[in-house]
Amino acid sequence: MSFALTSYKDKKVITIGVVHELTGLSERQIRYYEERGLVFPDRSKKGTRKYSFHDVELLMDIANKREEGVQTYEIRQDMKKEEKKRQVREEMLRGQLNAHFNMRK
Amino acid sequence: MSFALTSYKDKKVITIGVVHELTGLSERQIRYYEERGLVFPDRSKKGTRKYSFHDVELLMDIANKREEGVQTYEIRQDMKKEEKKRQVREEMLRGQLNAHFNMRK
DNA sequence: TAAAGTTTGTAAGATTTTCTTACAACAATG
DNA sequence: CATTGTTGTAAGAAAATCTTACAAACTTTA
Repeated sequence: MSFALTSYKDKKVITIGVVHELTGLSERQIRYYEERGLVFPDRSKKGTRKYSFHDVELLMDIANKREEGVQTYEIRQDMKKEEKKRQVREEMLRGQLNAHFNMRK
Repeated sequence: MSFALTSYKDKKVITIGVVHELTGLSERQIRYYEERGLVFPDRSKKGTRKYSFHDVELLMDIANKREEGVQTYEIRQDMKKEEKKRQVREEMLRGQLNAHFNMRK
């Protein structure tokens, strides 16, 4: 069971040059943050990177953290923790839903 | 007075190749519809076209009309009429707002 | 029906954008 | 100090886009 809430925000359609314009980050930085496991663009068949608006927002958050002096390694750790929390919430929701639908059937 | 409701949907960030993938239209067709005054992509400094998700939706509508045999010229006329109606509605709303705020001041 | 207009494909050649790899410089950390 | 982290820059290749032009097939108009 899954609710595909995929909106425009998550479609990977933006090239790195545009991401650069939107975020102010250099292309070098954007690629480096990928290397460090902070962003995961899609790739075209021939290999050009495609980002979503969600990725752009994430990169702006990263830029802020970097300005505060936070290193990519730490940013990565925090992101992992957040992802973990998100997963837990999701599982709880799934449990609620199952309970609900089992009850009424 | 203006309410900038510009969301991701209106940001012109998508290249023509991606628009092609999203719509199924050939790049030739996409450029031709621009030539006929149906879409208005932005341009990068050096001239490459940038479309919004709104443009993509519009192009899909155009594709449907074309399949029904409607010619670009007629599509253009219809679009102008729609735009006219939109303008009227906007002006009415502006009037309502002015009346409202004048009343209470 | 002839002429004019519409729509799309394809090709060529130029230009723009992106890619990877590598090296260098400097900063931050232990 | 030695190591790791961060970013710039450069080179050369590859991918993506641009404009212009011609042609074919189809539709509308006079």
